[in-house]
Amino acid sequence: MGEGSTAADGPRTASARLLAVLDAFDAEHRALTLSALARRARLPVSTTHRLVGDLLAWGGLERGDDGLLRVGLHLWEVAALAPRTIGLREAAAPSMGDLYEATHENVQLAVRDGLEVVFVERIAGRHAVPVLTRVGLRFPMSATGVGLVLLAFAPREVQEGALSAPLERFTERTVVDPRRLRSMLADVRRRGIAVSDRQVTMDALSVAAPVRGPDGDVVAALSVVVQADGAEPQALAPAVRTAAAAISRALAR
Amino acid sequence: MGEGSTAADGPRTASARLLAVLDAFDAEHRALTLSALARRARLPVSTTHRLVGDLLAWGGLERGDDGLLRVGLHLWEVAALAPRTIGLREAAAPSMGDLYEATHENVQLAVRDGLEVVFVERIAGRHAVPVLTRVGLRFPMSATGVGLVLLAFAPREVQEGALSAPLERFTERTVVDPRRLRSMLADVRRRGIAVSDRQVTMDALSVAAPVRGPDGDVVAALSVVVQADGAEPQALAPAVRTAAAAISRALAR
DNA sequence: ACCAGGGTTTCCGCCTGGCGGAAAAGTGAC
DNA sequence: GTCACTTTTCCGCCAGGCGGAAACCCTGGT
Repeated sequence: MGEGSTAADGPRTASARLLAVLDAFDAEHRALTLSALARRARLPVSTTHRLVGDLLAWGGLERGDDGLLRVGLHLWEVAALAPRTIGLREAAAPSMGDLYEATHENVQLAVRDGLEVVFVERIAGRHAVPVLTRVGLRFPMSATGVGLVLLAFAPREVQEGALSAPLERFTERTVVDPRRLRSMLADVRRRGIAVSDRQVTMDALSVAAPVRGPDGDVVAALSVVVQADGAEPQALAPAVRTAAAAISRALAR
Repeated sequence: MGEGSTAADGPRTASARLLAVLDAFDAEHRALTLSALARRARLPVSTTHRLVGDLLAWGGLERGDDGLLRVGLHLWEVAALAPRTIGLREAAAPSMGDLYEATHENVQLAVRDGLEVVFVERIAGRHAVPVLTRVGLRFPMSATGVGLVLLAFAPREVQEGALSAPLERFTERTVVDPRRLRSMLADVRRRGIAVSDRQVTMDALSVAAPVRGPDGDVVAALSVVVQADGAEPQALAPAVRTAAAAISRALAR
C-alpha cells in the first residue's frame, strides 16, 4: 500500500489515529499547522492537538520557530533501524559510488513493497537526465527498470497480482499489455537485466539488475538512468550487474 | 533525549505504549520476537500483540519469514519527510562526496538534538581510521568535532545546559573541565572550525565546520575524521569549510 | 484601534474501546 | 512425549481517549 492503513472511514483505533497524524505529511506537505494537519488526518482539532503533543514529546514531530509541525528526528532514528532502508543503503553506498563514477549518470536503489517499488537511495548525476525519483518515493513496479527486476523475481502471487491489475501508462511507450509484460519479465529473469526504455518519461532509459540477500532472494534492485537518445543498454549492463553483485556480497557479510 | 519519552514507570497513554513498541528496537536489536519486544517495551504480551498488529497493518513494522519483527518501510517513508534528515543528506551529498574525494577520509554530517548530536550521514573511507559513528547514532556533543561546532553555535541556554552537566570522558584526552570547554567553544565561534583530537578514541582526530540554514543559523555540522598520528588539522580545515559552505548554499535554494 | 478569520489551547462529561490476565494453541529442541 | 518457550485468542473491567465547545492568540487588513 502507498499510505499506511489509516483510512478515515469507519471507527478508528487510538493507534490508527496517531498514525494518521504521521500520514498527514507527504512530499508536498512537509510543514503543517495543527489545523491543517487535523484536516488532512480527518481528525477533530482537539484530538489532533493531544496526539501531536504525544508525538512532540516522543520526537516523532518537531515544532519549528514558525509554529509549523514537521516530522522529527527521533522518528528517523527508529526508522533508520529498518533493515531494508539505511542498512541496505550503507551496504550499497560504495558500489553505487563506483557505478556513479563509472557512468556519471543517475544511480538508484529500490525495494519492493507489495505491488510498488520504494526508492531507498539515489545518486543524482549533476549533468544527467532529470529523473522523477526521490528517496522515499513509491511508484508502480511495471514501468521502471528497478520495478521490472523486482517484479520479475517476486513471488508468483505478487506477479499475478500485478499482471491482473490495470497497468498504468506514463508515456506512449509504457507497456500496458499483460502478455507483453509477462514476456518481458521472463526475459529479465533469463538475462538478469531489465531495460526500461522511455516507459516512465520520454527522455529516460534505465538499466537495472537484482541485488540478492544472503539466501539468494532478490531484496532490492539497482539501476542507472540515462538519456534515452543514444543510450546503449548493452554497454551499461555489465557495470550495473557488477555493482549489484558487489552489493549482494556486502549483504552476505 | 536519546530515546523518545516512553519511560516505563507510571501510567502510560495509548500513544506512549505504541511508541514504546517502536523504541524496543535499537542497533543491537533490529529483529525481535513478539515476546522479546514486549519485555523490552515493558508491556504485557497481549497488549504488545495488539499494538504490533496495528503497526504491521500500517507498515511501521514488518514480520519476516523467520517470524521476527523488524522496523518497516512505511515508517521510513514518513521519517524520510523529516527536513533534518533525508533533505539535509540530499543537499549535502555532492559536497560530502567532494570532501571524500579530496581527503579519502571519513566524512560525517550531524545535527543537534537537545544536548546530543545525531549523525545523519557518513561516508566511511575504506582505508580510513575506523570511526564509532553510524547513521542514526546519537552521541554527547562535547567530545566530537561536529558536537563542538553544534554546541558552540547553539542557543546560550543549550550551551549552559551542556556546561553545567557532568562532562563525559571517553579517553584521557577528553575535555571534562567546563572552563576549558567554554574557552574551546569561544575559539570555535571565532575560527569557524572545531578540532577534536583524540577526545572520542585515541586514534582519531576530527575537523568540523558549521553548516548554515537559509537564515544563517547553524543547522548541522560537517567533519572529516582522520588518523590522529600525523594529522594536520590546519591543512584539512579549508576543505571542510569549503564543503560546509557549499552545503549551506545548497540549503539556501 | 478595531475587526475578522484564521489559528492554538484548555476543559470536561461521556462512554467506548483499550487493557491485560488467563487460557488455548503452536513450535522447536531434546 | 515433554518442556519451555512462543503466539494468539478471549472477554470482563473501567480508565482514559474522545471531541464539542469555549477561551485565548495572532496576523493582516482597514
